Formats: sequence, C-alpha cells, structure tokens
Amino acid sequence: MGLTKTEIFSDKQNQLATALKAIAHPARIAILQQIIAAKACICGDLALELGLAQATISQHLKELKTAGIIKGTIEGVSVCYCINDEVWNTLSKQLSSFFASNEIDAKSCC
Amino acid sequence: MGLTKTEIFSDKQNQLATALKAIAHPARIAILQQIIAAKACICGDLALELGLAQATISQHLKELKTAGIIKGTIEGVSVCYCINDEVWNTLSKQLSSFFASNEIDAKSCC
DNA sequence: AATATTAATCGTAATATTGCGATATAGTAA
DNA sequence: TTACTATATCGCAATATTACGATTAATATT
Repeated sequence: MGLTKTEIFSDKQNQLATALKAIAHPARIAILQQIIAAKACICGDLALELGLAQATISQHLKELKTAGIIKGTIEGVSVCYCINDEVWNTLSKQLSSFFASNEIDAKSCC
Repeated sequence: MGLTKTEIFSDKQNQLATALKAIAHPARIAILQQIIAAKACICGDLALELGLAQATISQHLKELKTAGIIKGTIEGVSVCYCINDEVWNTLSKQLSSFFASNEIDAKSCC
C-alpha cells in the first residue's frame, strides 16, 4: 500500500496538509527565513549560505514553488525567489483558525 | 543518500519542522479536528469515523503523541486522547511569529 | 477462569522523500 | 561563435512514510 487515501478527506484537509508538508523541512524553513530576511533569494547564494548542494536547494525551491509559497522572477542569468504574499497570508489565516479552534474551556471529554 | 542533514540547522528550525511534519497529513489533521470537536477521542471511534484501519489510526495517534501534540489517558479498556494545550499553544505562537516575520513593506530584493 | 473488547505492536509491501553528482538548459559576455 | 555562469533536471542510493492484516497485551465482563 503506502499511498495516502486523500479521497476520504476534505479538500481543505488535503490542502492544509500539502501546504504544511511543503514547509515541514528544516532546509525549507531555513530557505524561507533567508528569503524573508532577504539575505539571499538566489539559488546559488542559498546553497552557499545553508551548506547544501545546489541541486538540493533547487529541489527544495521547486517544492516551495509548486506549493505556491514562493515565486521566482528571472533576473538575468539567475532567478530571484520571494514569498508569494497572497498564499502566505491565506495559509497564515488558515493555520490561525485551525489552532484557535481548540478552545481551552470547551472540553467535553478527557 | 536520503538522510536529512539536521546538524546544519538550528534547534528551532528542526523542532518547528518536526512539529509541522506531525500535523502535515490529512488523516492527522482530521484526527486533531475530531479530538477538538470531541466527537471522538478514542482510537476505535476515530477509525470508524475516518474510515481508516484501527492499526493505521493507532500509528497516526502515536506520531501525534510522540510530537507532544496530544496526550492519552487510560479510560478502562480504551484510551482517551486530547490536545496537549501547552504544546499546542507554544506551536501556535511559534507559527504566528514565523508567518508574521514576512513584512509586506520591508522588501529589499525582487 | 473464560471470554470479549480495545489499543499497541509487528511485519510487510507500496510509495515518497532526501541528497547529490552529473548533465542539460538558458542567458550573458568576450 | 565560444566561453562562462546560474539554475533545472536526471538518475541513483539511502532512508522514511503510509496503510493494513495479524498478533499481542491489557482491561472488562460473564
């Protein structure tokens, strides 16, 4: 087996899981932090900064891009990556409401 | 290779990644939602409710428990799972500040 | 004690992820 | 055109995840 049964879950659940999965890796968290701090937004710089191979960083960037979290604009020979603010803010709100749904007072079991 | 190089990242980055990874699965999101809504907090009930095998739910519960996000209290023959509010709130705050770190105005590149 | 009930663990097969060297692609500069 | 630079993709090996049937362990019930 080994295949997630996405069909039994709601679109919202699947989408949130996919977005979280894209962020749930230390290298990708580090990449996002670097991009946000604007210390580096170019693949090669990130590779040097983080100490991973260029191919590895490129792959992580692709995953973040596929998830819509970042977008890349061609800048001559290199590509400048930055946060996709729309997706970022939407995800931020989704997570906020997900975490807020656990109200401390309203406990009915345990 | 196939082994995440955790040693080159900070503890915070690794911890956040681990916590997010625990949540980043539709079944585990669904389990957390059920527990929060208190419709089901018992393994067997969750298995029936979500349509996954008991062994599968038990495995997902274990992962959430290992991550510290939920805790289980023995209730006769069964175990009642509930949110670990401390961990939940800490993670909520960490994520809030992570997402807030992307200030829309302060763009220095791209 | 014998039986039922519930959850955890084991073992396994299928699939996915991670990381990197090597190579391909595409733009820039000489 | 030729050489250079930067990123993307391919191919591979190692490891991790996912799901489930079967089994085990532990508590109730009769």
